[in-house]
Amino acid sequence: MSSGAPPRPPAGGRPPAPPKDVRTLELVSEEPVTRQERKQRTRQALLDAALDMLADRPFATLSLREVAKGAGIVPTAFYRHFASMEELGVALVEEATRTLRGMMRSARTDPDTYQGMISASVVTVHRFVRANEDHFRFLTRERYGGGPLAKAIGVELRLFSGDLAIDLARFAPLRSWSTEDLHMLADLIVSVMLATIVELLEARPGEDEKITGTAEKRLRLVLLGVPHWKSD
Amino acid sequence: MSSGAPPRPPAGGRPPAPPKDVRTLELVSEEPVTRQERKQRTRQALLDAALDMLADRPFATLSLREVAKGAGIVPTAFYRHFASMEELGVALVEEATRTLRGMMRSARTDPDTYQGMISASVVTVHRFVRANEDHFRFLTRERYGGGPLAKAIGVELRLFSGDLAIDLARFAPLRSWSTEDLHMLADLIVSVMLATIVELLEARPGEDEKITGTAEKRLRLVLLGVPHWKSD
DNA sequence: TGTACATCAGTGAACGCGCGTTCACTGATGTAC
DNA sequence: TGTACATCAGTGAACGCGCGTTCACTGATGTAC
Repeated sequence: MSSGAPPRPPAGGRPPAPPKDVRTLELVSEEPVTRQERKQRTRQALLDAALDMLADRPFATLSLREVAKGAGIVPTAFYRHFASMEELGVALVEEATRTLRGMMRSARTDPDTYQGMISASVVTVHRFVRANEDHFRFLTRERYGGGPLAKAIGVELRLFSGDLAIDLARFAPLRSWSTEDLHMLADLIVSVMLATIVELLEARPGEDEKITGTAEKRLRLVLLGVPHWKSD
Repeated sequence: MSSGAPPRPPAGGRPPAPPKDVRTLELVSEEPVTRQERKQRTRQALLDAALDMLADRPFATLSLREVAKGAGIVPTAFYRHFASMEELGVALVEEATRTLRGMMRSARTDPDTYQGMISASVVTVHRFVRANEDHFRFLTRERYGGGPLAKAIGVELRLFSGDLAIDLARFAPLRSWSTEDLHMLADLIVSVMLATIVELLEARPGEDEKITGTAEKRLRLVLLGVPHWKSD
């Protein structure tokens, strides 16, 4: 999703005189055809360019002009895709939360022991974070950044936590828990996972095992308390 | 610390013709005298103005000119106090972490039961957050914002967590724990507290009891697991 | 205590720059016949 | 299939604005004698 190579080839408009006779199969086969497809590609180029730039800065510092430049279009063409930078930000939240929901779905293939659930979940989180670093960096960074994006991400995380509470209710030792306590537990687990995600994003190479190991310990400790829980 | 009233009276320079004969005791008694004192006041006015503006935006979006205006001085006078906005940011981190350390110190008056420790800690956190909302908002917002401030805050939080680990080691059930596991537990508690702080900062009026109640539950659950912990 | 000089926090004009947004445009793609 | 017209993603000039930073300055405060 993120490329790291800032000066991409121009995104939209006429492609620079496509070779009519020399047919390189790979190129020709995925040549864009319709106007709609081309527009969609430019839109995606804008999202990708913004995501790249967010690696070390908050969203609010991005300018429309530099995002357009990153996507290889002129500033005014930006408006063909988004009415404002804020609208682009909302689209980014949607893209990133799609990744988050994918992770949740992937983690739901449940082994039915705690230990199995814990290590499987941590492995899934680790895999998804490494495969979509810029999505997770964006989410964790803007979650606390104030402004409208923070609100949108907060809503999404609450949905996420609610789904987790429902999943937890199916575990035997939790069948008797009140809804409120299940939500408390789900929020606690989400906090631990968020902290782990931030640590992974800040990790230097080779630190991953240490971080995932600690994450497993934290979850084990939390779940150790479950059988002894009395609501009040 | 934060006033909410943006157009403060001018901060530095000559005070506007102090009344020589009509002596209002309160005013005269705290009249600034030395050049040094006046400079210090303007510096503080700059920090306060910046903190006010950070209520709903990340630090990176503040401009030198608006902070100077907020403090009642002309943009160029800013440089008499800080070489750049980043330097002001570092000073803000120092100010805010001083509050954080004050909270830690205040929480250290230890009752020696878990339940006592838990509710006392949550009460302390609640009190400090409500009394210094802008400091905590700044810290939690910039912690994940990327950039040099995030690094400085991260260092401070790690020190904080280290101190907590040392405190925890004095509790009977934790005497036998390895240093590594103590740090794991301390980090876990800090995560829970940070989540609680963020919830308090986003709370609508009247939600405080619910939030502190949930925070206590989370800590109780975590500590319930402690007696059953086996390092691996 | 009085005088002459040094310090320095704050001033105000000026600069070049990147910003978001407007506008009239171009020319390839799409469509109606 | 061929032609004439419509659509619309991307262009490029232009605008007014707030930005960080420079510079020479002012005048109250501080100090040496």
